[in-house]
Amino acid sequence: MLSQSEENYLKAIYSLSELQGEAISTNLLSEKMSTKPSSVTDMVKKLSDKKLISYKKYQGCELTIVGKKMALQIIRKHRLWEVFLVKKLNFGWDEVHEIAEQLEHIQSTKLTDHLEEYLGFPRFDPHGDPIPDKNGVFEKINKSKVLSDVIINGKGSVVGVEDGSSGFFQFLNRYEIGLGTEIQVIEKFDFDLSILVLINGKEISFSSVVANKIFIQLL
Amino acid sequence: MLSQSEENYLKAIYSLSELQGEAISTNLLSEKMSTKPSSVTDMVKKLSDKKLISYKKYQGCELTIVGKKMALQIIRKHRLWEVFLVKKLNFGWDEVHEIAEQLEHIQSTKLTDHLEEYLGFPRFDPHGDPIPDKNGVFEKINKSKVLSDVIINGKGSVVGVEDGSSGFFQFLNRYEIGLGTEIQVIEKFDFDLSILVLINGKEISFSSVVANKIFIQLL
DNA sequence: AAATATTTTTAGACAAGTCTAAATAAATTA
DNA sequence: TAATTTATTTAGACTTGTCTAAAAATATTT
Ligand SMILES: [Mn+2]
Ligand SMILES: [Mn+2]
Ligand SMILES: [Mn+2]
Ligand SMILES: [Mn+2]
Repeated sequence: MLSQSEENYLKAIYSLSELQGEAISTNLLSEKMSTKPSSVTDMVKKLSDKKLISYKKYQGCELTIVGKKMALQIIRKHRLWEVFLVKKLNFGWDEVHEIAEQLEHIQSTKLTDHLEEYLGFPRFDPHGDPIPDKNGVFEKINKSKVLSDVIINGKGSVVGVEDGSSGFFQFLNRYEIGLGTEIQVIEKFDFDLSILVLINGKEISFSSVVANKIFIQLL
Repeated sequence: MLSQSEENYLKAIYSLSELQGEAISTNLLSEKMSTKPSSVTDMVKKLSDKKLISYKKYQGCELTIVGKKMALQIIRKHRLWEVFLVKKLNFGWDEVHEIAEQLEHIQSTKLTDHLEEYLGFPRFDPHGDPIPDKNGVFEKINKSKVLSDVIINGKGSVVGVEDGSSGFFQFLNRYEIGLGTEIQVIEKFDFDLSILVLINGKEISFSSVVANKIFIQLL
């Protein structure tokens, strides 16, 4: 059985691998985990001993098949709990991540499976991220197109957001933006990369920071 | 914020105090926690530094007002989660204790309160134990009378069971005994303290071990 | 009350997970 | 290529929670 810390490292390596493809460097992982590189080296040795990652000194690390499976099970739990909190306990989508960080470490396959059934086998979490099934299989959704990429007069709906700070979620709530919200691009400004959009009949201007964190599926 | 270990000690001290009244001895606590007495001494010093228990060398320990409040909040979470698992996720009452041991350490008052509301403010857990409210207030139920205490021809219903091993729960399930089950005492045997009872029209003989773990409210 | 037995504490150790400071390897720049 | 910078690892330390073995305090028995 893995410790919470080991599980968190696996999750971090997984999510960095999704972005960065290749082997994950010690420094990158240390930044993600908010620990010092020396701590990462220690942990990476341990996970390597357990055959959950492959690791050669100075060459970074990569999940093994087994390690990736474990990472996906933790992510599965995280996202199922997020759905539970939003759908059943009436939490806002901006409030659930921290609590799910704790709940994801509860050890009981039966609990996870019962929870999934109770929730009606949801395929996405409240932020639009896909939920792996008990075998680790999940739908890859289109997180390729971001609001900034939509051309002028283009129209789409929100299919996800970058899993980010609570400040960002509060921002989204303020403008009543959630999964499924329809957005039309009115104008784009090159000088600061800001963007003018139409949401629920209202014109709103977004900074490029925001426009890069909202994933869009064209209509 | 307390560690899981600190929380478990507080809970153990609380439950021993309920039985034993006075100050809890190091050895008793070590047995309850399945640790060595020397480990208890260390922990007890730490909890004392945090003003959660009062402790004088060689004199045992006792919860302070604050410590008792914390213990009750952990117990509250434990029992609410047990209700959730049985009522919402269709677990058997014999399967939930171990999982609740993990869930009781999730830190979020809002989560606990939302869960309580979602469950309809239950007053008892699946084993008949009362659930403290957010202020730590709960109904003291009648766990004084045990099946062994019922006189011949006396009739009562099960209001609780000693929170025990999974083997005991399987035993209860086998005989279809749960909260509310009606039991009539037919005969008692002094030589081995066993007891013959009538449950759902069937005569069953129980050992004294069992008869001492089933709490009865007379009808 | 003295001797003995039991309980409790202390001393020193270990594993997990982290840190700082120093050493070493790799990458970049000149 | 040599010098310099950056990334990574090693060495040694600290905290938490546990352990064993030994010492000290308390309780029980003769
Ligand atoms: Mn999340
Ligand atoms: Mn986590
Ligand atoms: Mn329980
Ligand atoms: Mn616990």
